[in-house]
Amino acid sequence: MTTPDSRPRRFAEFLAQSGLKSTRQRERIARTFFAAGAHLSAEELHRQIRRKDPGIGLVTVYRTLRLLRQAGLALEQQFGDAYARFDPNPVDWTHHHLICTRCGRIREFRDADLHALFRKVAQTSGFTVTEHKLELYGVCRACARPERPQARRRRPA
Amino acid sequence: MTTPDSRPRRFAEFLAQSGLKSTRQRERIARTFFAAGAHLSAEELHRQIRRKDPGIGLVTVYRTLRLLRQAGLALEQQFGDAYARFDPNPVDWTHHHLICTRCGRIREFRDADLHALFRKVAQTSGFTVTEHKLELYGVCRACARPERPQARRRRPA
DNA sequence: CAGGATATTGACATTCATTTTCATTATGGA
DNA sequence: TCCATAATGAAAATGAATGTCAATATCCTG
Repeated sequence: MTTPDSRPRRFAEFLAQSGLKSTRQRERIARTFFAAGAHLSAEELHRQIRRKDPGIGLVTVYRTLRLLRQAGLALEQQFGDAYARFDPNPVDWTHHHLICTRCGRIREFRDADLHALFRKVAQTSGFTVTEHKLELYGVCRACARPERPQARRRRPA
Repeated sequence: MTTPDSRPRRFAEFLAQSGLKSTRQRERIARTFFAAGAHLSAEELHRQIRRKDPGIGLVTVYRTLRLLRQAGLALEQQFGDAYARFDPNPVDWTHHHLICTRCGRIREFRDADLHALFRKVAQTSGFTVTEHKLELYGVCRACARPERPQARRRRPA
């Protein structure tokens, strides 16, 4: 018994409320995005969309991703990479990252107590906080022993 | 009665332990960086350094900023901007950001309770956490009433 | 349901922060 | 002092992201 995905409807409502139009491209981009995994780049998303609809341009993917962000349906992540990654699934928005400033390695973690505090800050501020991003910087065990630091990769494998 | 700044010494030790050399350029870049304010871009830092030592190139500033990051003496921040900002002062590493996903506005906040939790995570993980970065995404009061969303600026004024 | 004001699209060109390259120079240990 | 090796800087390259603009699609209005 699966709950229906409300994201397509929420996106349509966002467009309508904002005076924007619903187009074939926006719908296909959104649908493909919602079905994708985490940490997706605009290029990767575009490649997937091309398989179904070769006519859609990368530029429109960028534009639609911005709309999805404004609708609260996409989270943009900036890791050490040169490009931005996008996460469609709110479940993935709740884990955080430990980043080694020596080797650049990234590890994920999750902490329930943090969420209560986030809610507190959300209330205190005038913001309606939808999601959050936490990164802890430090030195990982491997890099703790003094030795030559590794250069940071420009892009992932 | 001011405490002496340990950062120049810590940077020198980092270079020595890593088998790297201490140069006139690295020393001047580090010194200028430590004396600078928060949210400094590489270009801005380079401009300041040029006034004292016109021969130093922007490329070396980039390279030295990476070393400072690896030494735990610089925090790189990626806001919505096209470029990275660097913070030399650990005091500035402790405030966080509320980011509106509609208009892109950024507001700062500070919360003491969060720091205790960060320390807990630091202990649990194998990491020696030096600093942290927290961003809460949501909709600010101004954008809460439904209307045409604003485009995100590419660069600040 | 047709017409038309207006939003959207996509190909191309452009921007611009950051990184590579590589020949020259400087560092620091033997 | 010598010299292997690291560091520098200028120029060129890279590459993600955005602006431009003519052609097209949407959807509100009558």
